[in-house]
Amino acid sequence: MATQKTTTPTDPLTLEVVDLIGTVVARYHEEYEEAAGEHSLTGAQARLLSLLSLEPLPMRRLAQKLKCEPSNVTGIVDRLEARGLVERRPNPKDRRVKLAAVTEEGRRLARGLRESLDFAREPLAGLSREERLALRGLLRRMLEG
Amino acid sequence: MATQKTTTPTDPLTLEVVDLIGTVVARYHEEYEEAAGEHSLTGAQARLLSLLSLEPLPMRRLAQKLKCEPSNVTGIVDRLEARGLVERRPNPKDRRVKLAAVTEEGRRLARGLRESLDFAREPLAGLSREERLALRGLLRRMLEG
DNA sequence: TATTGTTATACTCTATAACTATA
DNA sequence: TATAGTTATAGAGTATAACAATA
Repeated sequence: MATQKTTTPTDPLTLEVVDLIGTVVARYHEEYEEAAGEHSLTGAQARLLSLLSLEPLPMRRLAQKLKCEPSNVTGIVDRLEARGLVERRPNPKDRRVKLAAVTEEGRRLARGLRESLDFAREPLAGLSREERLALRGLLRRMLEG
Repeated sequence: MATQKTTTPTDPLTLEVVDLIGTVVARYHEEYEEAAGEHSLTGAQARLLSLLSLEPLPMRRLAQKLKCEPSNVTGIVDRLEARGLVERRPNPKDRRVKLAAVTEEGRRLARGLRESLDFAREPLAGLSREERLALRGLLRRMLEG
């Protein structure tokens, strides 16, 4: 039978698109680390700080969001706390829990970091509104899969 | 004057696209690490092995491609060599240089790894040929930027 | 008993600086 | 003297296992 197997496509066009996505991913990461470094943060610290700038979170919850073990979060928060960017607050409802929260200085740094992340917006500047709409639609369909 | 400033766009559509790209990047990385882990490789080891599966390279060249210091490459190659996946060959033309090259087993593992990376192709399976062409065009324009 | 966060341990990746062997 | 690769060192992220405090 000439039925299409259920494997993923391997035609040249698809492979080229895969390669382009790989390039986008590589560039995004490079520039993310670079932006973090400009604020003397590691990538992990920048990600954690960005998360906390939205809302305080229990240590456990942070580990889930960062997809790492809770024991790692202890160290990352330790280092950010030593710099006065983050603090640990007790949770009166459940005294086992510690809420990690950004300080004012941490909030400022997180804002600066977000502004450094122009790299993700900048490449889009060359696209028209119609093109951005098209890109949004394609990315959405990719992610729904 | 009502001239457009040279800043990057911050309209809701653009920010939404930026967010979608961030999601693609996050998912790509997660699944890359996962695929590497299935072959008992770290992300760095998988990247280095994939590079070498194309052609042997001097240690220095590897460092450039991986965007890290040459001293790090020593360790990564050490660990891959200990597993018999990579070997160091002398370069008769310049005896200072060592060429890192995949072994047969390394080549097999690299192939398996590439096949595990279906995640990058799979989301594209739902797109038509026209959509993939459109996506290719948009990504190209983003990267030329 | 189960859960939250921490500590202890070990491994990998990372950059920096000093070293060696070639060139 | 300059370059390629290594070693030594130190800091950071990672997972695992054992632990204290609390539920």
